[in-house]
Amino acid sequence: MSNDKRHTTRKREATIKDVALEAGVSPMTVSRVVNMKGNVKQATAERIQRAIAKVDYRPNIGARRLSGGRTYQILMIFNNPNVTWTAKLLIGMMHACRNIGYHLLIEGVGDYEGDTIGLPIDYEEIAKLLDPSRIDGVILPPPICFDRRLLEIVREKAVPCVRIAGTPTQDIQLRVSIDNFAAAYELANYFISEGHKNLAIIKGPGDYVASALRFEGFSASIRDHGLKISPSNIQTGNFDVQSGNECARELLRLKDRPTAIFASNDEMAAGVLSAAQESRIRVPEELSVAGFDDAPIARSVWPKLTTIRQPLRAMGEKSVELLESYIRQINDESNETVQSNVLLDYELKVRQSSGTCPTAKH
Amino acid sequence: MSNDKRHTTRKREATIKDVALEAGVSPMTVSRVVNMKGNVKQATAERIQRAIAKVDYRPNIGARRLSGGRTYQILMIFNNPNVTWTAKLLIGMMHACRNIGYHLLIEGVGDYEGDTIGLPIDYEEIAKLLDPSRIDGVILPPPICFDRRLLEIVREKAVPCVRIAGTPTQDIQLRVSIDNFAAAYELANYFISEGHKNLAIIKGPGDYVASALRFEGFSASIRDHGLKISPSNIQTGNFDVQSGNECARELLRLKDRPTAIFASNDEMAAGVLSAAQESRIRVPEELSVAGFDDAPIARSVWPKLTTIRQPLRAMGEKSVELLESYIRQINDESNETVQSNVLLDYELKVRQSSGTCPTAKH
DNA sequence: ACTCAAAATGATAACGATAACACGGCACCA
DNA sequence: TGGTGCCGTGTTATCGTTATCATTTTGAGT
Repeated sequence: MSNDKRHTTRKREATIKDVALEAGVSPMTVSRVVNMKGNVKQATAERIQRAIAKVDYRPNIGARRLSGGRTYQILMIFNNPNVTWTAKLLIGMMHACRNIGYHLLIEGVGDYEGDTIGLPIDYEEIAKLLDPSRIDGVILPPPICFDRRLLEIVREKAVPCVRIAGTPTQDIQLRVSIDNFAAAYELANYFISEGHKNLAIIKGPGDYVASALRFEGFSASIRDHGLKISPSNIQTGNFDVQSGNECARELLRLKDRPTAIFASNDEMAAGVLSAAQESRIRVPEELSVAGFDDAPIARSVWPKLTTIRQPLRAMGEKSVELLESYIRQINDESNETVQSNVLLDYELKVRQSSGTCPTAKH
Repeated sequence: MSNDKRHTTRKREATIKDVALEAGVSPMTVSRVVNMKGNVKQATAERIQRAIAKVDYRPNIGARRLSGGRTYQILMIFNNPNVTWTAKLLIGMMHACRNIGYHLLIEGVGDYEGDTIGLPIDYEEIAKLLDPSRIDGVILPPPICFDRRLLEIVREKAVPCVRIAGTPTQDIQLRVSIDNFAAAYELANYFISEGHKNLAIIKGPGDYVASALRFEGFSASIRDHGLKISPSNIQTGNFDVQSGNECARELLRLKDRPTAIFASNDEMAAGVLSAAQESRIRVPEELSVAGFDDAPIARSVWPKLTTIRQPLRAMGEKSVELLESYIRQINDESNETVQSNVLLDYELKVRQSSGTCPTAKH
C-alpha cells in the first residue's frame, strides 16, 4: 500500500555517477571537469564532456552546497517602489545569471503597501535571508543600497555584495553605477548651449546619493559656465509625478521664471509638463524640460521628454558578473583582480520637451 | 599554509543536531516538529520549538532536497515585455512566499531585446529550468502561460504549475485570474449607461486569451442592450501606445465616428488619447476612452484614464498560495481539496477620460 | 495486573557532490 | 640511478536532512 516515495518523486535526474560510469572515470574526475579545476588530461576532459551531454547531466545544487561548495544562487533585494526601474535591472540580472550558470532569488522587503513596496525594513528578516546555505552573494539596488544598517548586516555576515548606484564605502567595495555627476553636468551643458541662462532643478529625496550627485553635476556645469542658480530655483521632490507637479508650480510662479527645468527623474519631469499645461506655458517653446532615466513615461507623455538614459539592463548584467567574479576570487579559484567600481555609459536623449531658449539672442 | 576551508566558510549555521541536543531529543523528532508531521507529544514539541528559537535554527534547504524533501523554492518565468505588470505580480509573489516560508526564483526567457524580453522562447532552456532538484513548482504569467508547447513540457515533467490568466486546460488545472469577460461587460454597461450607442473596441493580439475574453464581454453587453458593433469599429493592436494611436486614427476617421472607445489595455488607451489630441477631438466631451489594467500610465496621462483595475499583487499572492497548497496535496501532507480556479475581484475605475455621450438626449 | 495496539521516539542509511588525502607514473635533475 | 616533485586520478569521509524501520512508551480494555 505505502510506496517508497523517496526515489520516485518525478523523473530521476542524471547524477555525477551516471556521467562517471559513462565516461569510465571516477565521479571525482567528473567533478573536476564540471568545476573547471584543471589537472585533468585533455582527452579525459573531452570524454567526460561528451558523457555529460549524453546523459544530460546537471549538478544538484543542494548537494553542492551541502558538500561545502557554492550554491550558485544569488539574491536580489527588491524594495524600489518604482517597479519599472527595478524590473529592468532584473532582466539584465536574469540574463547574466543564465550565461554564467547562476540562479536568481528575489526577496521583497518593506511593508508592501498597495502595489508597491515601501519602507520600513525588517532587519531581522533580512538578516535571515542572507543565509549562506541559500546564497553566494547579494545585490542591492537603490534605495536599499544606501541603508547604513543593512550594509552593516551585510558586512557582519561577510556576504559578497554588489551595490547598484550608491557610493563606494569602506566596507563594501563592489559597485555598479553610471556617472550621475557627469550626466547631469552634460545635461546642463546642453541647456546652456541652447541659450538658457535661468535654469532650475528639482532634486530627489535627500537620502538618494545618486540624486545628490545629479544636483552637484548640474550646479557644477552652471558654475563652470559663469552662471548662477538661485536658491529659489532649487526644489526637492520625491520622485513621483505629483511632487514634480507641485515643485514645478512653485518654479513657474517665480517672478523671474526659469526657462529650463531639470527634474531628477522622468516621473517628476512628467509632473512638470502637466504643471506647464495647467499654466498654459508651452513646452518647449516657452519652457524646456528634462528628466532622468528614460523611463517608459518619458516617451508616453507629450511632448516626449529629453532625458538621460540609464543602461539599466546592462547595469543588472554587470552587477551579476561582478559579483560572480568576486565570489570566484574569494574562493581562490581565480587570480584576476576584481574591478570594484564599474561605471557604465549613460546617454543624453534630446527629445521634444526641450529646445532653444525663447529669450536667447541669435 | 593551506587551511581547511570547508568548515570555516562564513559563520556556522545552527543545524538540526544543535536543536536536538538543546532539547534533549533525537534529530528525527526535531525534523518531525519542523515539518509538522504530527505524532509528537505536545510537551516535547513545545520544548523543541523553544530550542529552535534559542539556537536560531533554520533548515538547510539543500540538505532537505537531497534527502528527498521539498526544495521550498518556486520558479516564476518572466517574459512579459510589460515589466510594470509583471513586477507587480512579483511583489505579490514575494510577499506570499515570505509568509509561507518559500523562496522565489525567477528566470527570464526570450531574446532579451532592448530592455524588455520578447519572444521567441528557447524551449530546451526552459526544460532545464524545470529541474526538480531546484524547484517544487512553477508559475506562468501571460503571455507565456498561453504557450502550448511550454505547457506540454510542464505536463511531461509533471511540475506543479499555476497559470496566471490564461484559460483552464485539461493538463494544467491551477489558475488564477480575474473574470475578463465580466469586467469588459461591466465597462460596456457603463458606457451605455452614459448614453453611448456607437461603441468601438481595440482588441489585443490574437493569442492573448484574456484579451479575447475582454472582446467577448464587451460585445456581449452591446448585444444584450439591443445595440450592435459594426466590424469597422473593431480594431486590433498589440498592447503598445503606438498601435493604440494607429487604431484610434482609423476609428476617428470613420464617417460615423464612435463616441466611446475601449482599448484592451491602458497603453493602447493612451495612444487613443494622443490620436484624439492630434485630431483636436476633446476627451471626454466628444469622445470617451477607457483602458484596462489600471497601469501607472492610466494616471499619468491627461485626462486620467477610466479603466479596469486588476488586482495584480493579489493575483501574485494567490498564485503562490495555490501552488503551495497543491504541492502539499500531492505530497499527501494534506487532505484539503485544492481549489483549481481562483477568480479575483476587478474594479471599474471611472476617471476623467470618459463621460456622458455628447449626442445623448437628456 | 496483563495484553496488545497505538503513539512517541530513536537508529540507521541514504540523497549527490566535493574536500582532503592517497597513490601511481612520468619527467627532470643531480 | 635514485631521489624529488608534479600531474592525473581514485578513495574515503562528510555536509544536514529525512525515509524507513526498529524500538520504547503509553494507555485502553479485560
